[in-house]
Amino acid sequence: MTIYKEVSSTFDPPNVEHKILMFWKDTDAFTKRMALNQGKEPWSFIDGPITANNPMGVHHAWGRTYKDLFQRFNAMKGFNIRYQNGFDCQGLWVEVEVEKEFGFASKRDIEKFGIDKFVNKCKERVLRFSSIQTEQSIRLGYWMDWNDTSVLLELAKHMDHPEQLLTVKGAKGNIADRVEQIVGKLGTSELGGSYFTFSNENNYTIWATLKKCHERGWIYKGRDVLPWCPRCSTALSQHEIATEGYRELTHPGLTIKLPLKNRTNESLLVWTTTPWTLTANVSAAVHPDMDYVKVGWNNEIFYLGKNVVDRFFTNTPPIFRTLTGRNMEGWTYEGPFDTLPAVTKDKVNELHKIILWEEVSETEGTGIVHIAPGCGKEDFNLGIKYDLPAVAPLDEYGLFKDGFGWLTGSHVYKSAEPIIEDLRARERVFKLETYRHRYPVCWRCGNELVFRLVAEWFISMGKKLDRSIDALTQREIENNLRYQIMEVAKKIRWIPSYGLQQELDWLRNMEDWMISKKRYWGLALPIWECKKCGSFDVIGGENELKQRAVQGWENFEGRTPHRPWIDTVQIMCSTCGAIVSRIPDVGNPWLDAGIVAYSTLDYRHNRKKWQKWFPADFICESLAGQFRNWFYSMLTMSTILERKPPFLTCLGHGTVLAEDGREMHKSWGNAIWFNDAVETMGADIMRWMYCVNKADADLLFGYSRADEVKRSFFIPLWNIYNFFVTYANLDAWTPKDASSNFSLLDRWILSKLHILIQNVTTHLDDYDAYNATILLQQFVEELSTWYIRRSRRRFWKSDSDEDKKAAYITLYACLTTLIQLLAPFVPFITEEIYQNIMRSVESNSKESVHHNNWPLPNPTLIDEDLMIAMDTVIKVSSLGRAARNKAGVKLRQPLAEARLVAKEEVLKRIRKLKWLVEEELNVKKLSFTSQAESVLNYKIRLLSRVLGKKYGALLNKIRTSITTKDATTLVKSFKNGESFDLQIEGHVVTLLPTEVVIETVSKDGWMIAEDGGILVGINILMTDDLENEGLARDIVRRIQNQRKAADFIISDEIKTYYNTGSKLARVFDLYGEYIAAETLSKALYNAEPPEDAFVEIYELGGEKLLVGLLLSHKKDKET
RNA sequence: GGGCCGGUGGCUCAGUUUGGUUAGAGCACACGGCUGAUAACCGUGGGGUCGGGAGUUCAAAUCUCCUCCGGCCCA
Repeated sequence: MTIYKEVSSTFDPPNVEHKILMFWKDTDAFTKRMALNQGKEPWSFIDGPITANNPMGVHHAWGRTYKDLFQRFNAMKGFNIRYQNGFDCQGLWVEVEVEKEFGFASKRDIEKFGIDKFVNKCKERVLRFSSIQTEQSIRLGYWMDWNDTSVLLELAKHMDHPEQLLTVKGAKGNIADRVEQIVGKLGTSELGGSYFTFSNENNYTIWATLKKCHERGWIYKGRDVLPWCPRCSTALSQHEIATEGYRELTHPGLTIKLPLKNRTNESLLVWTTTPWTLTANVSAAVHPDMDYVKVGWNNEIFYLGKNVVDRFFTNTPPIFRTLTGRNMEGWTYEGPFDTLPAVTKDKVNELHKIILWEEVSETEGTGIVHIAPGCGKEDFNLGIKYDLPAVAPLDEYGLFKDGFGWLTGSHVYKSAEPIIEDLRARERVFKLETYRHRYPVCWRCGNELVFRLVAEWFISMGKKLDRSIDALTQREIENNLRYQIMEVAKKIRWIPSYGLQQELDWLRNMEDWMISKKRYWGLALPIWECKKCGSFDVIGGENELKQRAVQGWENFEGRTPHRPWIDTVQIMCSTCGAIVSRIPDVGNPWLDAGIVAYSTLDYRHNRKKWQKWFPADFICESLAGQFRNWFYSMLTMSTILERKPPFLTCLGHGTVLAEDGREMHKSWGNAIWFNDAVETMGADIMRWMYCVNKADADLLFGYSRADEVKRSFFIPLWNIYNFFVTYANLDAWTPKDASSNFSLLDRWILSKLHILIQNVTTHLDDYDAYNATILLQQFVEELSTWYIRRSRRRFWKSDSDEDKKAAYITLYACLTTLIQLLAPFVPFITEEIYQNIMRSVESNSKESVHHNNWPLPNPTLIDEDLMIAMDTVIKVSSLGRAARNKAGVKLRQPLAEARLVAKEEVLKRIRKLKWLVEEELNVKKLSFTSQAESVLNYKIRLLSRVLGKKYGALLNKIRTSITTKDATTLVKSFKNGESFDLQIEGHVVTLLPTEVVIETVSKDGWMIAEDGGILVGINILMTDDLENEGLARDIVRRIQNQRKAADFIISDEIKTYYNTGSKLARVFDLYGEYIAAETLSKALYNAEPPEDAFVEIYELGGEKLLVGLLLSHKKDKET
C-alpha cells in the first residue's frame, strides 16, 4: 500500500484543473475560505466592472489573475475580503449588440419595436453574458462570490415578462419578487453575488451624486457643436472619441470659388473635405498676419495664401498683389448655396464676409477657411465671438432638414457627390481631388461622425487655471471640481508611478463632462426640465421622486428606474409650479461604473458598512483608456460626494498582444479565445504567464510561450513533486519524523526557503507580482538542480539513517512551503500537490491549500555565510566541469584530484563543503592552494607591434632575454602594474605591463578553468584503479538503462548475468559489490543468462559486454 | 505640436533608480557531458555599433542634451 497517490510522469494542467474545480465545488472551498476571515480586519478590493456584453478574452484574464492573486494572498494573511465581482450593464455598447441581434438600422426601428421590450432585451443580454463570463472566470480559478449562473440564466429567460413573480435563493433566505425587481436587486447584500451597474441601488446612488452636484451649481445644459453619430443618433463625449475614435479615411478634397461682391471676376478659394457643411457656410476666415496673394488664372482672379499657391496651380500664375489677412477683413462674398430657404431665411446670404482668426494655418487648404458655425466646434466658437448665425442642416439621423431644397430628406453620407455636381454646374468648383486623413468615427458602430449643433447636459469641471495645482489658493480650489479631483488623485499610490502624471494630465485638459446621451438603455438622468420657465430640478433618489411626483407614479411603481417607465413620472417645477417631465436622455455609462465605490457599499442606507470598506485598498485594471474612463469617473464621483480617494492603490497593467507582437485580430488569424487557451494550456500556465510579465509592459501571449513557461517552471516543479512522492512511498516516509542532523546542504536550501518567504511577502505586499514570480522560479530551479541533484543518493540509499530523515524533512518543508507561497499565483497545481502530500498525511492540515495562513519566515534559519559559500561551491563545480570538458574526460570517470586556487578567504569559505565539490566533480579529493603555479605555467608574450616600433632591431634580443627570466617573478611585477628592467647589451630596457600579454597554460597532467578570481585545476592523470572504477560506473549506467528499458520499477530487485572479456571481468571482480548495490542486483553471475532474461550487448573499454537481467522478487520496503 | 513608456545577440527580455571588473538570462542553433524524478539539467561555442550623435567623468547600457524609430495618452 502506498501512502501517497502515485504521480503521473507527465503534467497535464487542464486535466488536473477540472478535477480541482470539482473538488472546490464539492467541498465548498471558497465559502469556507471567506468564513475563516469573518470579523477580521478588512482588506478592501473594488472590482472595475467588466462589460457583460460578450465572452471575456485573454486580455481580461490578465487583470483577473492579479485580482485573484492579491485577494488570495491577503486572505492567507488573514484579512476579511468581500470578493465582489462587478458587471457593467448599461449603455450604447449593449444597445448596439441587441440592435445587431434584431437587425435594427436606427433608433426608429427601436421605437417601432417598443422601448420597453428593447430595454428588457438589453437586460436579458447582460444577464446571459454575465453568466458566461462568470463561468469563464471560475474556470480561470478566480475566487469570487459568484452568482449561481443557472439563476442568472433563469432571470434572462424571464425578461420577456419581467412583471412575473419569482422566488430565488438570497444570501439570507428566499426572496420572492417581480423578476425585474430581483434583477434590480442583484448584488445587494440581500441577494449577494456580483454587482450589476443596472441595479436600482447603483442608479439611485448616481441620482444622489448628481443632485449633490446640482446643489453646487455644477450641472448645466449646454448648446454646442459636438461629434454626432447619425446611426446611433447621439452625441459622443470627449472620453469616447479620444483614442479609438479615429480611422484613416478617404474624402473629397474640394476647393471651391466664393465670388467676391463688388469685385468683378474675383473669388476667394476655400477648401473642405466635408462638402455638406458648405450648405451651412456663413463666413470665410483668414489669418490677420499671414500673407495672401491675388493671382490670375484662365481669365479669373483668385485670392489664397501666398505659401500654398503651388498646391493649387500647376504653373505659377501671375501674382498681381500681396496682402495680409488683415487687409481683407470685412470683404463680402457670395456663399456656395445662397438660394436655399434655410440660408435666405435669416438673411445669411447677405452676411457672408471675411473674418479674422488666429488659428488659420497653411498646413492644409488654401489659407482661407470656410466657416460654418452649425457644423464645427471651432466654427461655433468663432460664431459666438463674431455674433454669426448658425445654420444646422442635419437632423438626428443625418438627413438634411427642411429648408435645404433639393437636398432635404437626403442622407449626409450620400450628399458629397450631388453637392459637388451642383457646384460644378454653377462653375463654382475650382479643384477636386481625393484626400486621406484621420477622421472621427463612432467607436461602437464604426460610422463616420458629423458635427451637429445640439443641446446636451454637462458636469462643469471648473475653469482651467493655467497654473500648477500647488500654486492655487484654497479658495480657488474650493469652487473648482477639477483641482479638487487632482488633490484626491495625489493621495493615491499609482503603479506604475507615471499613472499619476497621466491622470493629472487628463484632469488638466478635461473639458466639461458631457453626461447625457440621446438613447434608451442606461441610467435615467434624474433631470426634470421646465419648458415654461427654463429651470430644472435634479431628483436625488426614489423616495424624493415619490414625494415630488404629481402624475404617473402608479405606472412607474414596481419598475426599475429605466426608460420608458420612468418617463411617465411628472413633478411640479420648483420654480414656477408647472408640470414637468424628465428629459428623455440617458446617462454616460462611466457614471454607472464610477459610482461603485459607494453604491456597492450601501453608502445611502448603511453608512457603517460603507465606512468599513471605503476606500478600497486596491484596484487593478488595464492601463489603456482607464485614466479618462474608470479611474477618472471613480475619482470624480468620489470627489463630489466626499472629496476622498475611492481607492488607495491603483495597479495598471499593459496590453495583451499576440505572439507576433501585433494586436490580436480575428481576421489576422492570431487571436486566441479565452476558452481555447484555458483548455489547451491550462489556467495555471496562463496565470503564470501574466505574473511573470512586468505589469506595465505589453504581454505577448500564445501557445509557444505557454509551452516555454510549462517547460521552464511547471515541469521542474512537477518533477520535484514526483520525485518526493516516488521515494517517500518507497520509504513509507511521513512528516512525523523529526531530525536535528541537517546537513549543510539542507541548511542551505532551508535558508534559501526562508529568504524566499521573506522576499515574496515583501513583493506581494508591494503589489509586485513580477519580482515575486522571478524569485519563486529561481527557487524551484535551485531546489531541483542543486539541492535534489546533490541529495539524490541520500534518498536512494537503502538504509534509513538520520541523514536520510533530514533530507526528507528538508525536501518536505521546501515543497510544502513552496506550494503555499505559490497558491495565490497558481491555485490548481498547488491544490493538487497539497492534497496528496499534506492533506493526506497531516491530520491537522486544512481542507484546502487556500485555507492556510501565509507562511512566516524564520530568521534563525537564514544563514548568509552559508549561502555565499554555496554560491562559491556551485561556481567551483562549474569551473571544474569546464576543465574536465576541455580535457575531454567525461564526468563518469573518477579522477584523483581537483585543486582550487583562490584567495584564502574564498578557500576558507568552502572548506566545510568540499565533499559536495568532490561528488559533483567525481574526484577523490579537493585540495586548496593560493599558488596558481602548482597547476599552470605562465608565458610572457611580447606585444611585437608595440615593442617593435619602440626598440626596432633590439626586439629579438629582448625576446631571448625574457625567456631566461623566471616567468612567475615577471608575472608578479606585471600584475602589480610594475615595469621590469632588462639589461641588454649595456642598455636598460624597461618593459611596461602594457607591452606584454600574460598567458597561462595548464601544467602537464592538469587542466584548468578560471573565472572571477577562482581557478580550478583538475588532475587528469589516469591510473588503472581509476580506470577500473570508471568502467564500473559505466557498467552501472548501462545496467540502469537496461532496467528502465525492461520496464522494471525502481525498487525491483534483479539477478544480473554477464559475459565479457578479461578486462571487464576484472572490473566485475573488483567492483561487484558496488555494481550490485547500485543496480539492486541480488546476485551477479559471470555466466550466460537464462532464456527469459532481458539481454543487451555493449561495447565498452574495447571489449564486448553481454548483460542479462532477470527479476528476482519484488522488494517490499515497508516490511 | 505636447506629455509619458520603450529601443540591449536571430527571437523574448533582465540590468538603468544608486555610473565601477569581461553587459547577463531564456528560447533557437552546434558539439560534448550528466541522469532510475526530469520534454529537465550541466559544459563549450558562435552570435552584441546596449537605436544614433554629442557631452559630463578616471570610468557611461546606466547621468545630461540633441536626434531617429515604435507604442500609449493628449491637442
